[in-house]
Amino acid sequence: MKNTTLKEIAETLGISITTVSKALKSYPDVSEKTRNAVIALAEKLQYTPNSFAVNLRTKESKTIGLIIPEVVHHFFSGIVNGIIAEAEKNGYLVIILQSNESLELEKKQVALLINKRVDGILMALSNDSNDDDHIKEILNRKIPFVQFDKISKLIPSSKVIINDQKAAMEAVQHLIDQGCKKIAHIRGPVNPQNAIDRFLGYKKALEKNDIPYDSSLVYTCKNVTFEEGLAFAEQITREHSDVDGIFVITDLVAVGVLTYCNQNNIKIPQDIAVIGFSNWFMSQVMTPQLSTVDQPSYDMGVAAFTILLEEMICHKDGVIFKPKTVELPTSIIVRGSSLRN
Amino acid sequence: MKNTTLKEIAETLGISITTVSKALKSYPDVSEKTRNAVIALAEKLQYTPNSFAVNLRTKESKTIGLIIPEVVHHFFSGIVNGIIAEAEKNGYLVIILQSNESLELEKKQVALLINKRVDGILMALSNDSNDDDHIKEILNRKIPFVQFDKISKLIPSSKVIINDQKAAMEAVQHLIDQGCKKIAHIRGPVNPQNAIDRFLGYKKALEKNDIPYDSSLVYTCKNVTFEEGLAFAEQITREHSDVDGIFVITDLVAVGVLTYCNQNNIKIPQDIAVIGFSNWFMSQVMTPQLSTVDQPSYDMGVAAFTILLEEMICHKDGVIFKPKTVELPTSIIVRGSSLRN
DNA sequence: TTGTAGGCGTTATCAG
DNA sequence: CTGATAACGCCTACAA
Repeated sequence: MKNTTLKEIAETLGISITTVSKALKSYPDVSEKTRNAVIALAEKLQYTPNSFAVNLRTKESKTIGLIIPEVVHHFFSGIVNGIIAEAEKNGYLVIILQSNESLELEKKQVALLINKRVDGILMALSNDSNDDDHIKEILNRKIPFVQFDKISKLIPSSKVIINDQKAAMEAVQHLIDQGCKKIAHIRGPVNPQNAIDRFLGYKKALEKNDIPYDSSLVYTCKNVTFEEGLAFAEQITREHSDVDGIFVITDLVAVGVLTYCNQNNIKIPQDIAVIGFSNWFMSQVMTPQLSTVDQPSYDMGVAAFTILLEEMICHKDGVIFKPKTVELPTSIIVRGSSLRN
Repeated sequence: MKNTTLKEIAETLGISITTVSKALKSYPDVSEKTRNAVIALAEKLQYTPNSFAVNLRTKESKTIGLIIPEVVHHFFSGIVNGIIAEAEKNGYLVIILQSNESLELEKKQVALLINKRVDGILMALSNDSNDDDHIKEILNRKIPFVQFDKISKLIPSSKVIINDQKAAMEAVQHLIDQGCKKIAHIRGPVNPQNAIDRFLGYKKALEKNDIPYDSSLVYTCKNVTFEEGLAFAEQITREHSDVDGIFVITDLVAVGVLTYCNQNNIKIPQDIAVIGFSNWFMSQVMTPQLSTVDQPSYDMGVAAFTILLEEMICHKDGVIFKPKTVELPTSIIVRGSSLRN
């Protein structure tokens, strides 16, 4: 079954393409009669406008691009969910690409989306990102662009973030309030802003409580995996037998820590109190349940798209858009892994 | 910065658009000299073909649509991963839509993709799906189409599946081998084929071992959630205090069962042995670790796209494509929740 | 109220 | 080797 076109409708009805087009878009200047005839036939032939032609004509595709490090992450998939939902509500579709935490791939994905001429781009940087040329290219081309979660402060675009430093401070403060005296930190990789900020929050919390900072208590993830959690837990307990608290960059790694401790008779939270970050679903079904910092993934997706939409509208109307930064609230979720009563 | 067009290149070089086009696509019939000039200028102006125009002209967008029930599922996000990766490798981008397990939404998403004129559609049915009109529409329009995971047998399209019945049989057989005499089944909703097949596998395994089938031991999920796992575990132990094994439709629900048992001093696997399905990441970090059936999500994504690609190529060449069904292997993963030594 | 004409940017055909 | 021309399907001034 061939796709119907305006031309076909026009021909079978013996009228002009223009009139058909107008009738279908309910322009006021079409007679009731012709309009009805057109609509009836269009329905019968299951007419749908050829989006390729519409795209070309209107110079927009009602499609946005989304680049994230990994879909298979509870946190990111929550964001994706929010973005898709909000986009769809506003008539946009979403093309998703993954950077797999690789800068090289990230650059390629950006190029793909630029070639595709998406109406806007949403992006969470990969851990590897320390080079901004590809992002600058997006801005150069004046493609509406919003960063979320893992952002670069140097890029002058809109951003949707949380206050990582504050959240980390609260998490560490909580450990201190539970009586922890010697707190280790398993941090994220060197580049990403949020790993840096969480580390700074950790340091500040110590400082505020007059606990001396000891750099040997800071362990740096390379790939932020469950396995690293296992390995660092082993290393920490070996190197610092008196560590009584660990603040971990993210739940997946923290779950590795819990697992190691469970398997090695280290009592959580009595011997070591643990708190993670992100509130993955998994955290609540662990034994003990993992304390964590909740960050609103779905809302972050919604917020990111909402800002992007504003920018896309300005872009279309030729209005200058002033980048904005939205900071979403986080909250400490205290569970068994850190609650000493 | 405006986007460069062929016309602009042609004008500044004082040659025709046609020649420019040919030069850039390395047609043989362009002189070395002009070709070089064109390529140089194109590079300098950062020319990228306007994909909208290319789409219109070639009638394909190198974009496919993907409809799944939920991204925030370890299994589905694995599939998504495989699809995106394989698609990209072949020059295709992927638009993702979610049905949220709702038939109504699913229909809407199909309509969106049809309007968008994607080159092909990949789809896992929602649990709610019992009506095929929207799928028939895809086939009517001759849009290349592949079903995966949750499929409808009635739809004559390619399919990528596992042998749910066989896998379920093996899972239940494993429980029996561990000495379980009275095995309950928490099954999925009524419609989806895989829920039906897993149920049938459960029944067959009982039959094969001369264990009488008791319909009161079968509990049916509505939404397949963690909470249902909790609730059914309570109900099962209340209604059948002698149940000593449970085969659960999927890991998320099984984790609910484990959690309930852990909280209520029911010993796993001694009192009740539990086996899930799908091998979510979470399963290996539970206490005890959850036995499960591994199904290859990434591979399923790759296989689905691969078949779709074949069909898209046939479609383009006007060749008839004969739908094929690929069945991927599964394997039982025995862990602490079912291993009685 | 209806229709004509031009153009969006690319590609393909065919003639020079 | 190069270029003129038409077409993909739709939209929108502008005329009639």
